[in-house]
Amino acid sequence: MSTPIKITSMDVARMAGVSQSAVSRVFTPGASVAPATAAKVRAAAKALGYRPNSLARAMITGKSRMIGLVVAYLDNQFYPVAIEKLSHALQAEGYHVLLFMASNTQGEMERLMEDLLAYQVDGIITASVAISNDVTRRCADAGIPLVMFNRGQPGAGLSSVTSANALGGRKVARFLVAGGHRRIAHISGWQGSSTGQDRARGLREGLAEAGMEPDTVIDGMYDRDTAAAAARRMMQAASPPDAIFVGNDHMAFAVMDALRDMGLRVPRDVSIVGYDDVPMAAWGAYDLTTVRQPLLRMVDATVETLLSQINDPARAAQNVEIDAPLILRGSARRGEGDDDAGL
Amino acid sequence: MSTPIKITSMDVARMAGVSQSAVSRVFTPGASVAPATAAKVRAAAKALGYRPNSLARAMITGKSRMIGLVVAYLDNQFYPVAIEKLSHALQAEGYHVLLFMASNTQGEMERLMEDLLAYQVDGIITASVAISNDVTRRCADAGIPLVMFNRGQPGAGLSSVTSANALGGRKVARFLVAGGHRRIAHISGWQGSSTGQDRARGLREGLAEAGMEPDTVIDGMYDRDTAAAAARRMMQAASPPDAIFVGNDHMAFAVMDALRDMGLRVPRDVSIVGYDDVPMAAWGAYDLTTVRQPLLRMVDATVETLLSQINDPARAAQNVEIDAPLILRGSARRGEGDDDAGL
DNA sequence: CTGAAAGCGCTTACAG
DNA sequence: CTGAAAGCGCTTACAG
Repeated sequence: MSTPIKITSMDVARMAGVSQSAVSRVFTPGASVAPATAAKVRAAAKALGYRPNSLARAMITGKSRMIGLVVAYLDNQFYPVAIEKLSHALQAEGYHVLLFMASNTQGEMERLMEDLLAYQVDGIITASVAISNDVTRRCADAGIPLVMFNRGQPGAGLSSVTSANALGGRKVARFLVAGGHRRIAHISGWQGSSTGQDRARGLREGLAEAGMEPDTVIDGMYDRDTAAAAARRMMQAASPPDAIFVGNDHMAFAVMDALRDMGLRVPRDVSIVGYDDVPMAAWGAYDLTTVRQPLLRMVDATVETLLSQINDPARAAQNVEIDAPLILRGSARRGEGDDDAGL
Repeated sequence: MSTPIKITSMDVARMAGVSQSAVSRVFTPGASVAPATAAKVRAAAKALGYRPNSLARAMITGKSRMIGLVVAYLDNQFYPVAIEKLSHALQAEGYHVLLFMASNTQGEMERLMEDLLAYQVDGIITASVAISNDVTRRCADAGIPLVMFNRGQPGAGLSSVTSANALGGRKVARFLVAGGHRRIAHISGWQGSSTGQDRARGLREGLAEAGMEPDTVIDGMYDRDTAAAAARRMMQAASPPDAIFVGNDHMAFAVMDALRDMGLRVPRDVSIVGYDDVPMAAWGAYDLTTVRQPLLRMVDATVETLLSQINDPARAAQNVEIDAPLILRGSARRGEGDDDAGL
């Protein structure tokens, strides 16, 4: 094979018969160059296969145009799809994604954050990751904006983008009550997360409007096995629920699998409602009634919030909440007027 | 908020009362520093919150310790899980992942590759992405190793890691024949991909051993809708198949949804076999008999191949194939001796 | 519009 | 073991 040779702006300058600064200007949008010079430079660059070294550019400008994206588990289909959309949106803005998978080990997040900062990312997006105050202070000290996606951290002064989780929970409560359900149980999202808490609180509030309260509540920990076990326990009780609101679709699928396994039928024996509306929720095997998190709008809000903080460091943290409509499918019995989505 | 100040090795040197080079040596594994000096430097670094700038280091060493990871669609659960494992493996080796989502638009891949090279990645992994010869030449010229994950490109002189796809197809053929199936159809993976071709070829070869040939073959394009339509067409034919081998799990789920929708039962009316063994294949709703791609071994082989080429540029391209066992579940009728997996 | 020069924050021979 | 100096490949005032 041929020896790999690094082509630099000096090489291009020599070939084009101009100074190295002239070459740099041709590749800097907005810099002033004579058309003739630009033409010579571009020709030489093309012949040599030259492209400016982004790392060198980053050093000198202080902008790496890289965004750190920290995610935990990708089994829940919501996150891969979110990553896909976030990447596309960032690429469209000329940014690049430095991806970090966080196991939730103690101290792991701290180490990741050090790496992130060492690579001089311009901003950070975390998805479904808990963050210690230590870490946030480190980011603040370094002047690097951070946006939490699908998670809030009340009082931490951090930006976040979520759906209107409490309202979503209330919508589910009203829908189930209208459908004639009397014993409404909840397999919640992890109660250590704002998302899980808010949805559970919303359900309670919605039931309270009808003078009801939840039948049983078990923390599903966003985990398939935990959720399935909870469902089994609920359905084996003396008076089992006639509806279960599950804290996200990922767990709802596990619940439906477990019910099927027990010989129970959905929604005849029990209604199931999820949260997220991942693509799989629409698949025939589940046909899940669920609250849709408007992914594209959440992604856009996340990117917009982050970029505005990058461009204006004085910008205060924002907490964006996006309305989440209820999507009616076959997994939950409906009341008489419920033909439409978006309660 | 406090003004974000960039701490450099100069700041640490000043505080520790040593030269800037001494600071650098403390953070360079293997460099010679007196223990006392190291202690002073580390103390100052800690007090100041200093970490070496990875970009500056990359400039001077010529190694960015970043790997470009190019992926297309994340709807197929195989890829998110692969990304997760690949990231973890690379992080464990001290590398970082620069993630690129490729839409399969014309010219898109070329643009991504330019970006990738501009960021001075040390190597590239592509997953389920087609690559033009143009692009590969560009990488070769730049001396940047590339490994294709779950895809081969015969004759291109590129490294690749796949499962033994043709053998996998043969295993499916033998299993279905042994199960007494007489009309075996195939909804193939995209025939523009080596993976799709090899699995289809394996099925043909395996059937030929029994003097049979495939009933019908339709290209499912790795697409849910296309696969579902193919299944409907097959089952509405005058003499429908008694088994369908589907080119990957992602399509197999769509096929099973479509069959359920037609009122057909699996495996009573027709046996279904997939390929990949994504986590969802084991879920109750599908319980899919499938060929398992050993993800961890594929990931390890990918990382090992890439790193060995990074460390020794003279290293020739490798094409690694990893044996893929058949996993027996409930979606396909078995023959009498088929109690065990791994035909 | 253009070139010479300084400098981003490091690593790494080179002397001592 | 340690410091002064060169240099990685760029961008960007500064003169002209």
